[in-house]
Amino acid sequence: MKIATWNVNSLKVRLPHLLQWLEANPVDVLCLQETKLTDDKFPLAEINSAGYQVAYTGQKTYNGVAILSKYPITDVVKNNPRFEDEQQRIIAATIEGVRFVCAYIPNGQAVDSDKYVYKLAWLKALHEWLAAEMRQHPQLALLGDYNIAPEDRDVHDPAEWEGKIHFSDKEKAAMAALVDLGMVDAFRMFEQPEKQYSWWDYRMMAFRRNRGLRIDHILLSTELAKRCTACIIDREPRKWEQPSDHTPVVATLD
DNA sequence: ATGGCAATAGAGTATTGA
Repeated sequence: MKIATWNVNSLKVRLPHLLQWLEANPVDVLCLQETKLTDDKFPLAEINSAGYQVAYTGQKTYNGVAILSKYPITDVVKNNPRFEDEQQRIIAATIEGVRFVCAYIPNGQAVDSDKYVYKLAWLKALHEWLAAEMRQHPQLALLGDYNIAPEDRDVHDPAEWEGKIHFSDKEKAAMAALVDLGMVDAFRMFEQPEKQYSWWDYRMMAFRRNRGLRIDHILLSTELAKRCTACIIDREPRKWEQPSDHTPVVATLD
């Protein structure tokens, strides 16, 4: 079983990219973030035609998440039941006995801003909810855009980013707390090439210069991690015309 | 230190992202 996550930065604009990528990478489950579409505008027919069932929750302009699957999707939950939130950032579902949580973790904008406070509160509530979810579902995967680079090696220039948004101590601690629930960063289970990132700024030729961050992650419960045999970042779609600024992360499960 | 790029809403320019 192959599972993946991709922040598409507008599913309206990126639908052709998504369909092209799925044709070359027919993963079993794909979590999307930043669909930026209300549910009535979701391209259901196109995704069904590509061979996928899908659960989604969106809103106008911002946020929006979806889970595509080749297998039946059950027990869909939209948003964190423990966190009152207008913003559509979480969708969870059970597929083939695995609990999938697709998350678009808040950006945070700048350290100590209101949005940063919201991000940390949001992460705390996620932690509390996931603790309960993991007790119910030993095989759980948390896939998404975390907007956090956990380690120095996940940042093109750690000195430049030190203490900045996506790389502040409190954000790293919040992600470490998720790991402490009993999860593993699938990407770091395996030997990887150096300087692997999942996001590059559109400006300053950041992609060409590989000035990126690894902020999109797949965390697997220890039980599920036992089944994981590979995890890669696929940079290819970042090279296409009019790309998302993020690129997919893919994990293989036995 | 600042802005640069992209998407959206909506009709010039502001907001947000990371």
